[in-house]
Amino acid sequence: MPRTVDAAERRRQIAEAVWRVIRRDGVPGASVRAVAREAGTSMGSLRHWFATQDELLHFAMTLVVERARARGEAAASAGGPLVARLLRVLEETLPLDDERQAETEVWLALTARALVDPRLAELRDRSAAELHAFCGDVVRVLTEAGEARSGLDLDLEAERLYAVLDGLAVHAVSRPTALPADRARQVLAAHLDSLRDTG
Amino acid sequence: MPRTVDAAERRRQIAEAVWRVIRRDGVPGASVRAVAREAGTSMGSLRHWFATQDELLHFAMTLVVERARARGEAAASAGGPLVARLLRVLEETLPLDDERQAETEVWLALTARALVDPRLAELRDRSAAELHAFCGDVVRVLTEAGEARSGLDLDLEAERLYAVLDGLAVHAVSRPTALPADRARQVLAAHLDSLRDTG
DNA sequence: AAGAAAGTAGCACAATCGTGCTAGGAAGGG
DNA sequence: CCCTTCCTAGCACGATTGTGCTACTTTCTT
Repeated sequence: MPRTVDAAERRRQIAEAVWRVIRRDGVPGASVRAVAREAGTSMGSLRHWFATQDELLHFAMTLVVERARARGEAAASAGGPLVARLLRVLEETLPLDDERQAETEVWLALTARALVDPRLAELRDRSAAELHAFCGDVVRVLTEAGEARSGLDLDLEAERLYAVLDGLAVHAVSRPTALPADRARQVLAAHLDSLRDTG
Repeated sequence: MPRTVDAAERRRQIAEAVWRVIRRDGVPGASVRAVAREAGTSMGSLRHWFATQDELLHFAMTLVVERARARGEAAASAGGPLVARLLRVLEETLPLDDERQAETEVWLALTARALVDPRLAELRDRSAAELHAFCGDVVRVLTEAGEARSGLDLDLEAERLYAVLDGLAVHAVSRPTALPADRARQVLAAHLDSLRDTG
């Protein structure tokens, strides 16, 4: 057996180079050559790990989704009161620090591109469905725990919460001055609170 | 004086060709040649009206914003009860029919591109500030008309309404099956209703 | 009729793109 | 030692890009 590198790790490093390029120059700037340069490697080597550019972009977005999910699961299994814990999970999708801001920027760029790229669209649909379902879980859990107003339309509230979440993400990432991180967190918390007993 | 065409009309026609291309092939597909072909004209003629590609994209987005604003103003000056009228204005930013869906797709694509294009960013900021301000107006007007709950945090509610609005727009345009037009309208109406007396 | 102005057409050029391809280097098993 | 295999490197090709530029057509004024 010849020299072997950690394939998953190598692909992850390259995907992070993709993020840096996308943040700096947008998706159109993420050419094979630019990514190779950013990753400190050659075109040939890059093509050894990703056969095509589509595969590269697809993997970069997959990693964004997986990271957000991992953070969400970590927050979900942490301690604390129920409502606060749910809030923490939801907050993991907001651009509240540099890392999450980078991910949200990439997410937005690739969501736009997914409008015309079926492969990205499929990935976006899967992750969107997941987050949407989780919003439904939040509303349901709050209701069952007696933490929510009675008479809520569960499906509608899930949809509304999901809209608030992505709306805040878009605004916070595209106009961080108009909507600073703390403010976004505050609005999300207020929304959850509005589902509770005292209207 | 030689032959003269309506310059504004000509530029508008070309901008609409840009939209059609963007909807079909995304912003990356909106090359000068593709737009010229779609507009049924030549590269040279196109360049007579728009010196650079940036100018072309910028104008195409300007037109999206102006159209939405025009529809909003029309809805605002229409008749009917106050709350219903405000709802109609807000609905003008949702992809509720083909025309508005096209505009929302272009809006999303260009919002993403604005992350790395300062000229588009400036335009996006102006229109975002306008819509944000209008959300503030809605909350304020509802309050002054006695149609809103007392004790509302006006700034926060403006932010939340604005988030619901763009969140619904993003979801309706990127996953129309998961969030059909009527459902988006329903959620928005429910949100406005939640600001009213009976929590 | 003639000329000037406005619009149209599209070639030419350099740059950049994604990817097919071959060759060199590195490292562990025999 | 050598040889197999993984990885890296980067040239080459055809296609496409934005834009500079010139030539042609059309139409109104004088």
